[in-house]
Amino acid sequence: MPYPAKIGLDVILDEAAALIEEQGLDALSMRVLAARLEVRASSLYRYFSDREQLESALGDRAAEELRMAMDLAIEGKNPADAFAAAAEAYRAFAKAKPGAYAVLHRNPAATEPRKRLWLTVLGLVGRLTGDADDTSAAVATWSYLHGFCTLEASGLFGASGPKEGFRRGVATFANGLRASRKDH
Amino acid sequence: MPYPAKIGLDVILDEAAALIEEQGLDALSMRVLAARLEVRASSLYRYFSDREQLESALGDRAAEELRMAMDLAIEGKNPADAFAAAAEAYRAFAKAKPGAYAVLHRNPAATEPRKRLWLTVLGLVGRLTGDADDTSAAVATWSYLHGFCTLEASGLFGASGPKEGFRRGVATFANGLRASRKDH
DNA sequence: GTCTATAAGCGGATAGAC
DNA sequence: GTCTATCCGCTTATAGAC
Repeated sequence: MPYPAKIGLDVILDEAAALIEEQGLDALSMRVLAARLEVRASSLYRYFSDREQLESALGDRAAEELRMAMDLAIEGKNPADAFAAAAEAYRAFAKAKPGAYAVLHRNPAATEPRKRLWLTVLGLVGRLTGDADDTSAAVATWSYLHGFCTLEASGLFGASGPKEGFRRGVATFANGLRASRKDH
Repeated sequence: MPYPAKIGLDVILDEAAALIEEQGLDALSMRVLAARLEVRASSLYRYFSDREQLESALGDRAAEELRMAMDLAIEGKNPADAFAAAAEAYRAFAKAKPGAYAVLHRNPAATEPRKRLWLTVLGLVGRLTGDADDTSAAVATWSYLHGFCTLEASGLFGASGPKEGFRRGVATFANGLRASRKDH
């Protein structure tokens, strides 16, 4: 066998995921990725027809990871505690895996993993507002979490850092959303 | 005069600003910019030592524009109305000038225009909470606005759009911050 | 101050041999 | 399935002529 299979979908994605955490998403190229796999760049095209497909797969994977982290944090908690815990889990993921977090937002395609992630946010918010399909509240919550994590990652908060800004915003949001319940 | 001056700092920045609005920030290159100015790329280096300096200048300009738009929206309003109006102005700027909004966040350097923009946000929030230097509240507010605008620009809200998510978040924030006043 | 010419590098992607 | 070889595009940036 002159040319046995050295790589596969999972191995490629594992290595790509490691690469973007170590070097940043911009450092991802077919050449560099192939080098890390000890393979020629052209070999990768047997598994992904182009770079975009590779990135999309990476994004789906990141969406699954983030959703699982949030679901784990939520488990067994009351609505208010679940909201705060999920928010912390979201921020922790963005901080621990900036590459995965970035690639997750690269492609706007509504793939299954991304839809499931959205449903988690929707459910989280719904338990707080009493409206299981409260799109506007979920949009606002997601915006807040995403904005904070983006600014934190890009260093735009400056040397002084965000201080207690994260918890402040989460608490403000949680209180405000709970207050918008129609029942009680 | 075989080589009269054809360009200058302002002309270059004007053209660069137009370019990033028309083609996106990624389309900005010394070559393309020079071509639009009917000049060779090397000529640009007489005015900007490198691309980063050009981008930084563009970012400062964008920060000034955004700050002015917010200040104008705030003028003569009470704290609550000013907060809502400034938020709308922020979103409007990000929508109308996505290129400027993007380049503003490219460089984390705390230049004067960026500091002034931050002070505007800090003042806006301070009038609501009663604490003139409420960093955590300003961080949270900025995060929300930035997150929403980023998600909106990248198309991640999907076909259904953000619905009334923007106003919902602004109102939730404004109420929550006002409720955190120590006086009254 | 703008020009030509060029260095030196990066990237995505493909054809065809083995 | 991986390889070699290659095409073709792009970028920032500099040296030196005019």
